[in-house]
Amino acid sequence: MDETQALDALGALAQETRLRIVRLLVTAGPDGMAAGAIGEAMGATSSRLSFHLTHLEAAGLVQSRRDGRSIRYSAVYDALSGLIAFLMRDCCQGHPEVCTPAVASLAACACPSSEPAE
Amino acid sequence: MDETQALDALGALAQETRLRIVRLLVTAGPDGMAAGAIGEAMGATSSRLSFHLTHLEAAGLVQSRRDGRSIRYSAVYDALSGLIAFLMRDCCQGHPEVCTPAVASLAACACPSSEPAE
DNA sequence: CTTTCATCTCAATGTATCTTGAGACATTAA
DNA sequence: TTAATGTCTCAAGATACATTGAGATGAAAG
Repeated sequence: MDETQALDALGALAQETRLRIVRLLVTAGPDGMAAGAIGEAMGATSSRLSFHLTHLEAAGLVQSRRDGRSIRYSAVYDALSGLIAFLMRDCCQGHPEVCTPAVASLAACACPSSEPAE
Repeated sequence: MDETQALDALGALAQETRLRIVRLLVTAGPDGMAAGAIGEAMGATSSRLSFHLTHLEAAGLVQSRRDGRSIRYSAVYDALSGLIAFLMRDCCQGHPEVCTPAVASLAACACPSSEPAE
């Protein structure tokens, strides 16, 4: 993830509806959700939803595939972890006090406390 | 860090000049830098720089204090780590595959490989 | 083949954001 | 006090973004 990609991802996430869509899709898992179901969850009109999904897909944060008459959207986990890694790499340069608290907060989530790879 | 704060922080970082300012200030350390020095590094006019610094300060990502005739800006580490934690907490809900790679990337940075707190 | 359903595309509108330039304000030095 | 320095504020203009509504497209059912 370079600066340009990070800017695209940050810009895509810096909007209430889109941030919520991403959160929804992450919890929805790899199968994702049909556009209609996302729209229902968001309370958004079809064109508004399409606008934001297109934006998220252009930023690489979600992907889509047709499934019958529906189109299913799912989160691109690599893009999210890439963004987080970018922010950490960026921020950590000689300043562990930035990311140490973030790492500590990881313990509170469902992640395995991954043995520190070398 | 709640959703509103995260949106403010993401919006502030989703702009080339501001993202670079934050990177610069993080590496500059707690003493920060005078506005003039930041502007010189960015190649930005004073009013343009002021606009972005004000935006970053409103988002809580940087703070300022007067130092003689200069005003020194420094990164707010808590805000950055809070945002990273928000994104991780968000993404990890039942989906460790999102943040595990990000954690792995931590090993490559200057951070201590923090014993997993409980 | 026609209808229905799910979603997308387009144009229009309003709002927000970024940049510029001129000038104001605060601080220090002469 | 006057001048110089560093930074901010304000108004104006250009660009980008978000939302709406109407209609087009693609897939499936009758």
